[in-house]
Amino acid sequence: MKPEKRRQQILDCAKKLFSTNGYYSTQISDIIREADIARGTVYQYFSNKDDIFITLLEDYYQKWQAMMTDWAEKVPLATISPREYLRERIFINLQFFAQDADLCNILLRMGLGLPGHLDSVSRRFEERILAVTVNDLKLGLHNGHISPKLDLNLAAHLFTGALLQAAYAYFGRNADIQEPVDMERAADQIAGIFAGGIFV
Amino acid sequence: MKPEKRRQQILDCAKKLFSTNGYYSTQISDIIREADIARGTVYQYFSNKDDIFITLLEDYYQKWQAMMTDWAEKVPLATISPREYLRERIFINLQFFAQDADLCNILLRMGLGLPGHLDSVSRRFEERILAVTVNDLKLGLHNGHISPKLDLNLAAHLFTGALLQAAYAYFGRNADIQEPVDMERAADQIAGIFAGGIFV
Amino acid sequence: MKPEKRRQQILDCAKKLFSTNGYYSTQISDIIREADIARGTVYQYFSNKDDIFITLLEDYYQKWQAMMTDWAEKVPLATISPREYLRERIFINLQFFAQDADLCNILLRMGLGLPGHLDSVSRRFEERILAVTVNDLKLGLHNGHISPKLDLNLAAHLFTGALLQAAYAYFGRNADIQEPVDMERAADQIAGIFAGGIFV
Amino acid sequence: MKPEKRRQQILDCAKKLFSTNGYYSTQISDIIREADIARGTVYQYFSNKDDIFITLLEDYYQKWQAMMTDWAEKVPLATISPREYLRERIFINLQFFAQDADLCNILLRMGLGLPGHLDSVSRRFEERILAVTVNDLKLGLHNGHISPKLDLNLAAHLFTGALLQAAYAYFGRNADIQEPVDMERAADQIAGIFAGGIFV
DNA sequence: TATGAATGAGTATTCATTCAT
DNA sequence: GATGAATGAATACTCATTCAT
Repeated sequence: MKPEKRRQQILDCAKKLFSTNGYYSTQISDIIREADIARGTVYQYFSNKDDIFITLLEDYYQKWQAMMTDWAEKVPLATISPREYLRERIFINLQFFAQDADLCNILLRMGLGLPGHLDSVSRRFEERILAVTVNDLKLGLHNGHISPKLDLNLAAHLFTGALLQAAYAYFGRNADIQEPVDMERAADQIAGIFAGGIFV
Repeated sequence: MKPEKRRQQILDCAKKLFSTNGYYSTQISDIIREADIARGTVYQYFSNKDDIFITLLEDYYQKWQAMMTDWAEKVPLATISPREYLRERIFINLQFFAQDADLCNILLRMGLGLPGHLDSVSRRFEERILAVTVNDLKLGLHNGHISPKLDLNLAAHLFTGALLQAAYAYFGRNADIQEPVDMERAADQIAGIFAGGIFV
Repeated sequence: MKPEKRRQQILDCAKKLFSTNGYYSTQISDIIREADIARGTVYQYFSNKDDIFITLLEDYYQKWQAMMTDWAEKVPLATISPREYLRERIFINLQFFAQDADLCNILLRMGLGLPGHLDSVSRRFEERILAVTVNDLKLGLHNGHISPKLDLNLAAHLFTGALLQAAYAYFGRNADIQEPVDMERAADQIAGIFAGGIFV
Repeated sequence: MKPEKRRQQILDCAKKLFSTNGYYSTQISDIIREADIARGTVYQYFSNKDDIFITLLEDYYQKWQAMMTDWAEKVPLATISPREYLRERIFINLQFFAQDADLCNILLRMGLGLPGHLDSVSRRFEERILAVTVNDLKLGLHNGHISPKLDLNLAAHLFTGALLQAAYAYFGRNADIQEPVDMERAADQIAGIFAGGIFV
């Protein structure tokens, strides 16, 4: 089998198991059973268990960043209203998290509370999402769409917390909201709730 | 030493360590060193490590519930406006989480992603907060303060996610927002952001 | 059982096994089987396998040093002839190594050729024996008992190599010389061989 | 590449690595990296890791034996004095060990203390050197050059131990004696030290 | 012959829990 | 109640060796 394929196979199995059972309750034994490979094979592709976990999160982070960059280039900033911009931003993020329930799960629940070096990887993701949001709010303030009285940092936390919670509720394993998601409508709703409180 | 005091001492030390290092990176050895007691003593008061963790979260949950019940009895529902009600609700919750950075940390970060029986304890807390919020929203809908078009469940998730994220950012260990918190102002801001999008 | 006794018990079993099978072929499993204790017990007294090995060698080294210091204080330097001094020195060393075949074995054979941090421990022992010998020779040169033409460093290596080889041949496991050793006679012989070549 | 050359290449790399890091700390991975060949290729030429190690020592032993036989044929036993004979014997051995620091190292340090089947290979070498020496001494005794009071076996051990220690000190890796070796002078010194004690 | 991905038996180490004192 | 020495199941990781290509 091609190395790259084998590597991906391990990542896929690990992803599923980490998402279902958490980091510590997922044993290397579980991964090799799931992937139907030998013990040593895992260590041909990853230096240790941490490495698998970190790789999963890093890859997911890269994808998210690529998605955001891509969107930022396409969005017609000149013609779009702040409210439409907000709505689009919510939408693409929901869309992104909807793609992979397991990674959504790992990122939004699992990563947090892990010891040091693992925790920091998922924390970085969260920090980045926050930073992007703060940036957007600053731009809105500069353009006069946002009241100077708004605490931008707090608002970013609220928005991020709300968005990730929604993503997890919709798309995570054991999702709280089980009905098939109408993401267009969800984005409308979320934008509707925040627009009134954020824009002048 | 009085039994009850010894028990509390163990809980206090465990709380600090769980909050700092997470569940798996906190060993019984760490707890007994911190509490300066013998290994076996822990098992006089708790049946196992899980029991300590669960006790911490359950106690915290009980306190939160008591606080909420207490407040519900005192709040002058007849005279208060929906917006003021929202603002007060935010305020008392911020106040609650502000009391204990360690438990705030454990609840909002650590508990999530732990295997089965531990995860479910912190999940229950979260679910309860959600349920209370959904209830309030239903009441608001019934009283005509909220548009029938609002997705109550989604709104509750957004609100809860935002509130907990803010609580963690303000009060958790390694809090993102370091300045001394003016909770009155924070409650105003949060209420301000959500009021516009939620109330008709 | 008293901790110190248990610790010694582990050292004794490990000594025997290391001496018989070498460092790498001695498993922790072998040690606990031999000592009839549980797996974890080893790690209550030693941080790892290396630690046991190093402790054995360090203790042996300490004993040797104490023996040498002790002897140096007692030997009547003023009245003894160089040749008698040499003979005594050989004798006490033979006597020392005769006490413990296993440690003799570990030091003189096993330690050599182990990776880095383990090797250095036994190397230190060897270096010390050499240094003591060089010192003695220098003293002899200063007092006019030794020809200035003698290469002191080389002579020390020859003497040390010969002495340790003899010790190992007499006392090591699988000793080459099996008859019960008459150490007095052996010391006479060794002194006899070296005296002629070393003293003027 | 010619098969024989490939085989030699593996032996050369293994020799260097064994000498530097010891038997257990030298991995097959290290050897193939050093030799820049594929994993499986090693097993085309050697049946396993032991085989490489044993081959190195056996080859070295063969060379030594050839050298000794060669010398025995050339040495003018009829005209040479016992002391000159001793001196020559020391010289050719020093010369032999000087040729290859790595093999000198492996033989004199590494081999010892390895488990069973590996240990015995290097032990055989040592035993052979001893046997040759005992033989020589017996001949000397028979010819009246050596006192009947000398313990031949012990003397052989002393001489061999001294000689090998000197060889290692001069030629082994991390040699204790760093100056460029004047082997003629060294042989004179060693012969000088032993002659007085051995010959009548 | 040469390759290198795959193998899996082997091993040190951890750590929650027990129980005799 | 309190102690802490002893326990042993559990687990990550290693590395010589194989074999299909």
